[in-house]
Amino acid sequence: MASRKTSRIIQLADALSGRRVLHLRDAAALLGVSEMTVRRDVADNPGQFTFLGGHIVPAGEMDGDMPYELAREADSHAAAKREACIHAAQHIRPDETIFIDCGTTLEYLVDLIPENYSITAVCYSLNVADRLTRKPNVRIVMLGGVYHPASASFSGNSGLETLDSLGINVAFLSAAGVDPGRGATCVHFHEVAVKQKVISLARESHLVVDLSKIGKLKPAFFAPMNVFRSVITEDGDTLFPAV
Amino acid sequence: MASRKTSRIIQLADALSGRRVLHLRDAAALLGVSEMTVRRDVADNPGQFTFLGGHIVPAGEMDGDMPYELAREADSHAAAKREACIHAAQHIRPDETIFIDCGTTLEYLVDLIPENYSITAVCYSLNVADRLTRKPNVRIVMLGGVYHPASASFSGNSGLETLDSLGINVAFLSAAGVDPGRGATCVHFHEVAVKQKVISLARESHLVVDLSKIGKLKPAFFAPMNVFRSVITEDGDTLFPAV
DNA sequence: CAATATTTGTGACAATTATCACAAAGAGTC
DNA sequence: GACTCTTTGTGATAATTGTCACAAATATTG
Repeated sequence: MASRKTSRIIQLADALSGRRVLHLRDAAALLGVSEMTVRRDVADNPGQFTFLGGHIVPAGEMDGDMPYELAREADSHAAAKREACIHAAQHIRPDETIFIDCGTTLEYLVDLIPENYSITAVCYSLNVADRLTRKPNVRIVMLGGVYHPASASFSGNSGLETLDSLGINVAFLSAAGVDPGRGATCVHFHEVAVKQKVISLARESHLVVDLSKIGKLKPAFFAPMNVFRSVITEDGDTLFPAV
Repeated sequence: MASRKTSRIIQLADALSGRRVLHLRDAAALLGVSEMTVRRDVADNPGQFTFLGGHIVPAGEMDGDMPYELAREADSHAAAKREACIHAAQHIRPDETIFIDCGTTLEYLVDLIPENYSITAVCYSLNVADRLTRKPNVRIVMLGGVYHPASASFSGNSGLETLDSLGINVAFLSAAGVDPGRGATCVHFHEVAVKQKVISLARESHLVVDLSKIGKLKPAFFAPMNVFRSVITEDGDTLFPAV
């Protein structure tokens, strides 16, 4: 049952497990088949390999492995998001516990955590968690649950219960839409429970969005504006009257 | 002294810190210069960037990505591990729920889940979860908790409690040592609670290890051999008498 | 301000990679 | 063996990427 094709895939993965990339030419030579066949093998296993230039790379080197929604949005407003996070990072203090919402925006915040700060970061999405692992002094707490590909995040009761045992100093929330009257909204309903519970538990919550989100209304409402200590955009903090 | 050139290099590095690759076209647009200039910038900083196909990639991120321990072990016995997983994959049946332990070994099992199988996979490590996201028909359940860099996994009470609400058909366990008399052991104590609870809940448990693990004894004991339906190595399944 | 160096953009061309259609080879069935 | 179906290889062609020389623009210096 191990067809010739599967055995080649295994050989490929094997060869690639050491190296970072493998040129099509070498792969063909290694497997003793034509380059065309290798192309087809790779194309048939988009979960495992991708092409980059003339090279085969493990899927994941490209952004092709990111959930579609995230990957698409990744570029747009990247500069604005980064700017917003630079301002948001001012609210991170050493030895405290912060919550980092899902989405692409707050990925930049992770990069901006000072290397020498020993903090605890609570998150519930894969992309944020992944980035946090590059910060040696950050203790990471992950809220588990069922995976939602669209936002690369998890949700479930146990994740919510975990929150009860945490003391969160500062929560950084993201949103897909900010309507001045209605408040903050997102696209995926499963995020709502997490966001709301975090807001209710955290000592202070900040909404971090780029200006393109202002004025938009998305399906899932999760908070009125007055629960946030500030709304942080690329233009800086907009303070709200304390509640 | 911050020449225009250096400032572009910084911007480039910045943009690349998010994505893994950046297409020349996008880089040029982002920096507001011609593609030729970007080419020269990249060529002048061989320590920082490389070209791969039409894309810019960070130069030497061979191991900076994975937790050190995992990265180092990743190569050794890779072929054996993959072989073992090929045998293990025989125990995956459609529409069932499986548990996948942490470590590098079982990453290969993820790749071997048939694309058309709708299964639920329970895991508690980042590397396994990451790989699972490439399987569109797999529902992923993540056990959360505090992150342990050495094994890229999470542990905590809430994760254990999540297990109570799950029905696991087949559990695939990994181990760092298998002593015929003493049983299965691992390196990190925090894994023990998860492994033990999974074994007690799953309908059948299999231990998947390459032969190099046999005869070794590691600090954290988690199960005697007779709890496993089989021990799966690159040589195939070794059945145990049902308990 | 000129004179000189450095940086940048452009277009032409070479090299490489991607895609496709179709033929050849092999595997499985009766 | 004759039939089908699948897999693989080949060559032509399109699209993309890489390289280079040279002109234009910008910075630097005295």
